[in-house]
Amino acid sequence: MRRKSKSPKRPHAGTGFVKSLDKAMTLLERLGEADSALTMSDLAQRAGLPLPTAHRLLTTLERRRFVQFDNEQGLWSIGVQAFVVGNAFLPRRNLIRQALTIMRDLMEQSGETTNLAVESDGEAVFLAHVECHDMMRASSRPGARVALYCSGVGKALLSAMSEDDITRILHERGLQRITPNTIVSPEKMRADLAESRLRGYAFDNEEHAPGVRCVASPIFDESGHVLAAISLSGPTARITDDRIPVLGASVARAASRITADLGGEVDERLLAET
Amino acid sequence: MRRKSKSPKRPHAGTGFVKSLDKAMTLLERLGEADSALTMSDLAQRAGLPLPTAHRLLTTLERRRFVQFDNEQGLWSIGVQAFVVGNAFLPRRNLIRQALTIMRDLMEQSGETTNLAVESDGEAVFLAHVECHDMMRASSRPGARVALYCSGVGKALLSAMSEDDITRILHERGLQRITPNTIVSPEKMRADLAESRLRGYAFDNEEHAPGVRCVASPIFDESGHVLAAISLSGPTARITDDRIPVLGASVARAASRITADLGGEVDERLLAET
DNA sequence: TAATGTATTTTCATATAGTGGAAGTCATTT
DNA sequence: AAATGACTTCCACTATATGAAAATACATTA
Repeated sequence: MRRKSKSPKRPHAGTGFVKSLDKAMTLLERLGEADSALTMSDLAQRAGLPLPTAHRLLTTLERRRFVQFDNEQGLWSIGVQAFVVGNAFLPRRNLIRQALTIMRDLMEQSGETTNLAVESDGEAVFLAHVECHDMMRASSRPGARVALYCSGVGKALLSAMSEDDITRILHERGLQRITPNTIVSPEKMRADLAESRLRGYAFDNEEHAPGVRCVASPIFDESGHVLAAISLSGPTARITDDRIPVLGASVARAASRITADLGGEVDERLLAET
Repeated sequence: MRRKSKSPKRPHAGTGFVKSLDKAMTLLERLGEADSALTMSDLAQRAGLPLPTAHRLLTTLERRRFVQFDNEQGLWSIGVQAFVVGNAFLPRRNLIRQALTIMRDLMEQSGETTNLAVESDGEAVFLAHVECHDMMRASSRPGARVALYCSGVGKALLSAMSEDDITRILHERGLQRITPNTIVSPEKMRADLAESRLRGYAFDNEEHAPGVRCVASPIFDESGHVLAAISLSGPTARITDDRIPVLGASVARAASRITADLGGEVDERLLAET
């Protein structure tokens, strides 16, 4: 029942791989990325597919309700079935459930929005959030992706990874300046991550979006691997310098609680403090 | 030679419809329905596909992260990308956002779990929930499906549909007994729905699960079409007879608030009461 | 260590099933 | 009334998906 990494022989890299399915997945992804419904031609263009091909794939997906077609406007969007299937994202289901309970408390106690994210292919993917009551809030919708190096959750995830993984991801993805504060030097990033590890929380000081600050901590599974990260984020006007250590401690404690709930090992002293 | 379970009729030969994609969607659905990760053979069996076919489709989906493979255990499950795409289920996003705000208040005020669901293909699909603090709670995870005729949200949705649609759905789906209280007669169902309309909320009296009661009301869009329904559900021990009218009024008022937020028409008197 | 069993992966000959250019339909817009 | 744009269908071509069967990989048992 154990799969071996790979056989020494590599006949042809293209073995067993269904082109039409791959095209359909591209359509779904482009449709998901769009921030409004699209016409078929627009979507076909974005996916780089000929119109008749897109048409066939889309109608097939529509029969299964993975996409939906608005007859009035002639626009296509993601369908219920995609939602249904996506929510069966099992491995994280338990995590989300456990995390949300504690995230709600964390939000109430701190008054700031909390986010939950996991790492996937060198990016952070938001799974859930609990929004604060305030009008002014920084909210990342579930499913959104963000680079690891310039976000609170991302840096928290990175800080909990092995040096090899960090090196690989930083190298593969590179560090692009997004705001004046974005850390673009690998050395500085390493120093920042080391600091985060010591403190117990990562700090995103407007490195991703101007005016938005964020503190975040990693969550571990029972074997000590990083599983996810939670963050508290809000406008710099509210997340003032003097609150950072307080919020950082809160988010670190909340993350430890979730780790503990999931059966992971945690420094008991952290949990003790209220 | 061919012992395929094909239908004898030859509908449309080359008409736009991609078989391999359809098979892949079946795999995704079966995988999503399973309540744990599956081996490839198990999954292939459930989807009614030959092993090599399943293998090719799954590896294609895995490259795109729509499914994921656990190397340790040799088990397949839904991947991040399915979650990402599913969460772009656009038209409902605004609904969910608006609804959750009010559902949180409703939960706090009533102390019971609230659920949000839409209708799709004659079934109710849960979109979101706000769970109560109590240990004992009846929770339906987002993405889960349930029959319309025997659930609170389902009956609320039905009660807001046209007679034609009700007739069609009841006829197509049939009424199966699930608990001793399930309504299995179309006449009784119609009477129950009429009553629900008058009251402003539907009442599921352990018709779906023994020991679980539920009150629910429909949400309408700006053109008066039913869009969704919200419910309050909990154990019969707590949802006592005398609380029903109170909880029913609360859920009806909350549903009206959401309808109003979405630009729908609402009886002003309902909103006035606090 | 070898033999057995179970699950996965690859191969390969085959025709099925997907392809996309071009032409046809249907609304709008000018 | 003609032109534009968006979608749908047609169809000849062959690339591509198919699944039986054989090869492989691991786990278990002898």
